[in-house]
Amino acid sequence: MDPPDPMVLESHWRRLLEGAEHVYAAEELRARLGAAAAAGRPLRVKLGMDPTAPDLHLGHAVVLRKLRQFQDLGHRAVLIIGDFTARIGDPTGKTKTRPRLSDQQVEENARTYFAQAGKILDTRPEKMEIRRNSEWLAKMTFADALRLAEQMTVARMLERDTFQERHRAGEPIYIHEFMYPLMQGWDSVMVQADVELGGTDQTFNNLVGRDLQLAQNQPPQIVMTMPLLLGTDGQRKMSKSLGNYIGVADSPAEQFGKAMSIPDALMAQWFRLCTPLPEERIGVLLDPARVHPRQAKEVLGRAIVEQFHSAAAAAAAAEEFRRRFSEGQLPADIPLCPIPAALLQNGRIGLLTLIKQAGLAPSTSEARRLVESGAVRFAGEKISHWNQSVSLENQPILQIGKRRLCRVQAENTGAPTRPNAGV
RNA sequence: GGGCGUGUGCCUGAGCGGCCAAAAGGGACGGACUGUAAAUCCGUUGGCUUAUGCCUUCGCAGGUUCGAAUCCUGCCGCGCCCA
Repeated sequence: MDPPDPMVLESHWRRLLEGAEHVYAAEELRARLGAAAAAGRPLRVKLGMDPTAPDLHLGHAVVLRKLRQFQDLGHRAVLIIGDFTARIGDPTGKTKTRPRLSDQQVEENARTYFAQAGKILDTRPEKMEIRRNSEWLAKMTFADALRLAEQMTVARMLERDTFQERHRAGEPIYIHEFMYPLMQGWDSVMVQADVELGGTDQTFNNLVGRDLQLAQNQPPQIVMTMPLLLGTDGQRKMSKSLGNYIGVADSPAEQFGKAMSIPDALMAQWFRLCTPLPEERIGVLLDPARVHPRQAKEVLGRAIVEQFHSAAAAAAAAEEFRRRFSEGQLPADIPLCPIPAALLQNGRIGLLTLIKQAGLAPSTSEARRLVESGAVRFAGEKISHWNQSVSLENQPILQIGKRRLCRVQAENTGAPTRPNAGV
């Protein structure tokens, strides 16, 4: 094994720091890189995964991309499946007590997670290690847990912003929630993490890992936090429950469309955190004098789609988007909604029933409101009265607003309607 | 364990015993304008196919009233204070 080249190490170190919000501590990382290289071993870079929320979005991808960078520089990803911690739920944010997951659910969620994370990470076994924290946490006795709890004071716990906020707001905080950071920190001890990655919301948890490692005479992990990506609304952090996310598993059209809808002001952050584009290029793209914002956003959208699908898919999505929304044409591919023939009378069906049946509105009342507000088109005609019935001949197109639409067709079989065989 | 508060629609938050399907703001959704951007403006925001109509909703269960989200009782949740 070659002796570590200081120049190479220096450049690795700088690259790893790029994009990070904070590194505790950057100098330690430099030293650890050197020590690992000298010892001829990779760094162990830990990332926790919550098996209750397997669907990944661009926000998760930010951290995963950083992890991938470590891998590409020769280090080893250590993924922790938080199957045991999931029983508590991360106190970050408003978390209700979570129902305990069955082993099977954990298994399933983990599989989904890896299928999606695999689009970003290097999944070769020598580059990635997967552990579940029930391995060690489930075996601990009450006495063990107490010893762990001795490492932490209430005052210190209450320093944590989320606890502080909740306390101030008069919201309940349960004792067991205090255990969460300790458990997560203990994971670091057990896998002997050199580095732990996470969003900035994980800062406290990850720093606890350092303390616990020190107490166990381990070198404390370097904690690297990545900025929290803002969601498509440009206001709040991206999250599934807020509905302001772009899913890693979303279709190219969805990813591209959602990207095009973000506020201009958000582009800078997204370019930096979600695309591999170099800073000089980003600077040009963000200058309205040189590039029209719409054009820049298209580049952004394509760059995103490319990562999770392909360049061809990205180009196609952009083209389709242009056709559809810039030129106002109907999409190339319109899904077909079968309507049970039993609902028809003399070949006709009530308009509101049809809308609801096609799944374009959750209730008849909602359908009526949509008609009243002029959002509905049927067979190319704008509909202004809801009190009417229509014919389904020739698979007419039913459209609500710009995005919701389908071709409706009477379904003759007496059997219950069967939508497309799902995943 | 005791005392005092509090519990409203997706969220925040008003709410006199009848005029409350429930103010206001936010969010969301639709429309106009655009670049599916921002800003702005308009409309909608419990359910029911045809309704000066009916049904369900204000923590839960009862009760008082011609009539309750509004009063009473019990229960549950949460917070604060005392122990």
